[in-house]
Amino acid sequence: MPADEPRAMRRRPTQERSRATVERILDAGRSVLLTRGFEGASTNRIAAAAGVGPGTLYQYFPDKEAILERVVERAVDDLEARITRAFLASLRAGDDAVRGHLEALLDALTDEADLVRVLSQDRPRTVGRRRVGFARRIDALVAGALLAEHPDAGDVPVDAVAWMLVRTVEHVTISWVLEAPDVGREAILDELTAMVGGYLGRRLG
Amino acid sequence: MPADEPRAMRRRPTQERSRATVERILDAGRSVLLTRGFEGASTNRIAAAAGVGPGTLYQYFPDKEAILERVVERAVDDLEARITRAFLASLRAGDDAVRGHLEALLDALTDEADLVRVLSQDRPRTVGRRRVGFARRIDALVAGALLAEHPDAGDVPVDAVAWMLVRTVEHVTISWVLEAPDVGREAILDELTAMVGGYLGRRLG
DNA sequence: GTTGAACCCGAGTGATTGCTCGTGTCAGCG
DNA sequence: CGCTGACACGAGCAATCACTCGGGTTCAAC
Repeated sequence: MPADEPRAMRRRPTQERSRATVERILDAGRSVLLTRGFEGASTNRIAAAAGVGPGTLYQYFPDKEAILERVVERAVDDLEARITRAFLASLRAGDDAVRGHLEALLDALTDEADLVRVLSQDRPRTVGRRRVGFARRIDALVAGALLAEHPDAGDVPVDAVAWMLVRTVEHVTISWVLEAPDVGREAILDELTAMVGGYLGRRLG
Repeated sequence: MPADEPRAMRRRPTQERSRATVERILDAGRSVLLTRGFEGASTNRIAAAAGVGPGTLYQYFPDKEAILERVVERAVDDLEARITRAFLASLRAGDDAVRGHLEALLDALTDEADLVRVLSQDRPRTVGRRRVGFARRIDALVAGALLAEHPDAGDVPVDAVAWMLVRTVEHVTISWVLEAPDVGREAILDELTAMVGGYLGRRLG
């Protein structure tokens, strides 16, 4: 077993009942997190929401931090899976690639706005130290895709390009969802497509 | 007096001594915030760091939230002033405008990395509801600058362009400072300049 | 010098926190 | 049936929290 799991469980749930209990705790954790934020996500509150005594939490988790870490890890995985699915769908649709991807991302984030808000504005230092943003492991993927489509990249620093593109797209879309600025969906899609697409075309085209 | 100040003071400090006390409280608040984050910024801790009894805090502030709001407001103002100064200096230098501005921003953020980290990763829901990012009031400025330099903007939605540019530059530079990724300073400056400069040139040139 | 307001202290309050542990239930097995 | 171990409960502990308040100190005004 690698010593780098999100956090070791105190007891591994073996029976059906206890596995269901852990599930209820994690679901309750997510629900409390979404409605009250990290500040309001106390152990007693999570236990109550799960219909469970406070002590039960500590049958399976070493401390509060481990619970929230697991909850966040799950939520991020869900979100990433959803985004990946949207990406694939936009690929199949065969639209203009850049704009299609951006639309898919924007819509996925819009649907999960509450989760995005909590994860990106509220997270305290103690949770999720290992990953800074949602998109950490995306960097390598994007770099690979860029290299595959443009093998003649020459002296362009593909890693830097990929890193910057991921941050740009991530934050512009998230900010748009959270701030709900006075800028229409079509307008922001147009501009982002123009900026990113144009840059890619000229830099790697 | 507009009813929208950060938070009304309980008593307005009139004597020299009390003004110094408020100053010590705010300085201590900033220091505690930087070293222990929002989670560790308790009233007792701030009072102790200021060399002041807990009760003294409540002579001048209605509650903890008001103290932290004021501390954050000050810190953000300082940071914005510093960035503005760097911008002006890069203007005087007469370099390539876009790249010079980006260098100035990147260096200012690098110098204040601890503050940037706390403000952008830690802030709880209760503090600073009014402003989502550092750069809120920058949007209008940038939009104005774009319009001034390109009066023939035609049907380009200048507001959307300015909004997106501010978010892009803000987050790419902040992420670079906080993540310290495997991407050199020159590389990220090159790419960001290419993306933003090229986009501006084609869209408004 | 006296007065009274401005100022500051810090022990203490009640609430809430993360977490423990003694008590007990219940399913499965011999 | 009776035993055993996995499982769950929830009152309660120590710590910490934001905040109060009674009383003392300092200082400007007269």
